[in-house]
Amino acid sequence: MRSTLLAPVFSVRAFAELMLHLKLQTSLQAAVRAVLPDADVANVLVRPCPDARHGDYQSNALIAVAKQGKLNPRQLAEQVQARLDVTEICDAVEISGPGFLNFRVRPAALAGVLQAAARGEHLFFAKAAQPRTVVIDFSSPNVAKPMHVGHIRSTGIGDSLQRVFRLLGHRVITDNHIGDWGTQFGKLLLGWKQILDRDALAADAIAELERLYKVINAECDATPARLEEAKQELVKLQAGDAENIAVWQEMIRVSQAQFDTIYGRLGVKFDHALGESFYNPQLGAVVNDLLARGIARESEGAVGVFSDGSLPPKSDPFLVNRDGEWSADPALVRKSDGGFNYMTTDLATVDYRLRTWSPDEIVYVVDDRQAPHFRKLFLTFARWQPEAAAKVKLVHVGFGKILGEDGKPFKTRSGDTVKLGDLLDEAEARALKVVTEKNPDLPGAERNEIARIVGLGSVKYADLLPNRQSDYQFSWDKMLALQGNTAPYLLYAHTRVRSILRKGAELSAVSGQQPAVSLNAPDEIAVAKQLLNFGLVLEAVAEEYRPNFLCNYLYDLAGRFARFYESCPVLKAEGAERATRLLLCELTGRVLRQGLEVLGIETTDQM
RNA sequence: GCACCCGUAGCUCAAUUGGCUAGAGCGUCUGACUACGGAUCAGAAGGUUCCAGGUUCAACUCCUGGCGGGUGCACCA
Repeated sequence: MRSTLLAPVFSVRAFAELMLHLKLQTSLQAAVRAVLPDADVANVLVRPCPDARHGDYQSNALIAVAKQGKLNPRQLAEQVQARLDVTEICDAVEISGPGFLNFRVRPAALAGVLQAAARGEHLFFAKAAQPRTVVIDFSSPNVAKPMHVGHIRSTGIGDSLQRVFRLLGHRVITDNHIGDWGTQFGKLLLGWKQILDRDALAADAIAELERLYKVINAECDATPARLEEAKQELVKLQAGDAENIAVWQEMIRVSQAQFDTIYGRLGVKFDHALGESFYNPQLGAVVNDLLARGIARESEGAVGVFSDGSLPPKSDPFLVNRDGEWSADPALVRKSDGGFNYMTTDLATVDYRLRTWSPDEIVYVVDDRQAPHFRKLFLTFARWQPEAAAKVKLVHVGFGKILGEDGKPFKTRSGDTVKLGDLLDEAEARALKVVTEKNPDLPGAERNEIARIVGLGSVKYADLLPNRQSDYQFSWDKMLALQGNTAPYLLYAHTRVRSILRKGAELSAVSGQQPAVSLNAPDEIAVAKQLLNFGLVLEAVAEEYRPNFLCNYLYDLAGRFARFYESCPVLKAEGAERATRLLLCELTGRVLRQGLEVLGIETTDQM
């Protein structure tokens, strides 16, 4: 039942009708060419007005064009305006300020787009004309460790981005680069063999593995002999010892089961989960190739990639300044003991992904602290495989920390990291309390389901809302509030839409056919205009890797809908007015649902 | 020490190629309730966008220099 609503089929004609700003842009570019045949119109763009008082769409490009041709921008604007024919969409085009063109869309033009949407031809966005293949690498939990609050951001942002790219028609490959290899397994193996509690493992495998690690790690810190034992276990694992391999695989298996539980709750899926160990067989060859090509060299027994001097020292990630002297800060690809580093794994991973999927783009959703690592990785890869690197865009989508309400890194009261499972439990419990307060008459099962959607949605939304590069404060009260830019507010707006539509029984007669659409009230028009910008926002999210653009858009839409709801009775209206208002409800509901869905948030008809 | 990120209303946060009068929520103050579910809506007050220069017709946005906070700086990932 959802697919019919969420997967509209597009026709080419609907696409052209849908993007009013593109039609305006085409007309504007033609008018500029008529005035200035030699002008470069590639940057003559029409965008939504940041301030509705000036109009619906604007172009500020004429100012730049005038400057280039040493013309008076105001005069140029007037000449262009005289050649501009957009009567189909706008009543008049205004010139303001130094040479802005402001477009005000006629309600009839809006109505046409709404009608096409009513016929199911689009939902205010269009599939990409040139689909790209995009690999998205996110979440990346570690084996034998619990997923914690730190994984929310990568998982939520990454999942939202992959949903947006898919919705826009791109070919997306998601890959969970699980931490399933590394020195910690020496200690874990030692613990498994000597102090494993089978009952505890059965009850809570991750907790038991975590205990093993902590105990052995403390022992290793205290006694060098113990550390040596752990190292021997690691060496045996790396050498392919059958017993150690079997134990290691068992640790991965039980960890994966825990990951799957969390991902199941979050509704997150991956196309692949090729962990670090997957690349083990290739690491030696990567290093040898880097050595053979003179990109890496030996230093102090290790092998590293050093600066090639192509960048100024200040912006060269392979250099570090110590006491006024620039010295080497190489990317190590082999340790002095012969082991490999995660740089090596990451290089092999890029190589594998390019060979396997030929992506146009690889996106890493990883916290900002690793920015220097990714700069080194991307630069090293470009030196290693210049031809391949030229064809792919490698992007590090970084994000800031989650802070507690005291402004310090988010921890439990006892100072431990917050486990993701516990966090989700608490979100649902808190949401249930609110739902029970507001709606005590609902059956318990329904309240639980609503609480699940609201609780998980609140956590996800609170995480996606802030500009991802900055840190944000985690606040239960704020994310669960019914007022303000929150998931509950948006979900509530959706339930109000659904409530009206349940009562507007003849809606089925409205959608599917050609409803009479007549936009008159300012609050009707305000909703309609916002609906039209859905596609632009989705494209901006994909362009900047920033789901918060979509959050802000949806909040704006919900606000406009609330005003419309307040001032424009739907069910008491008649004729074309009623049909128009029902349609606005229907389309607002669909956009809210689709928008929340690509944020990874489910919707509900009741709260 | 060096590099990167951040600094916007009392608090938490926005601001779509640099665009016209910098926006929300909370908190404070004032209105609208037997409601198409008020879990709402309308309005008021609240700003030298850390500071100082610079570029530009136009700067929260770009550049330079400070100040304040965070993070990272060879064999962890």
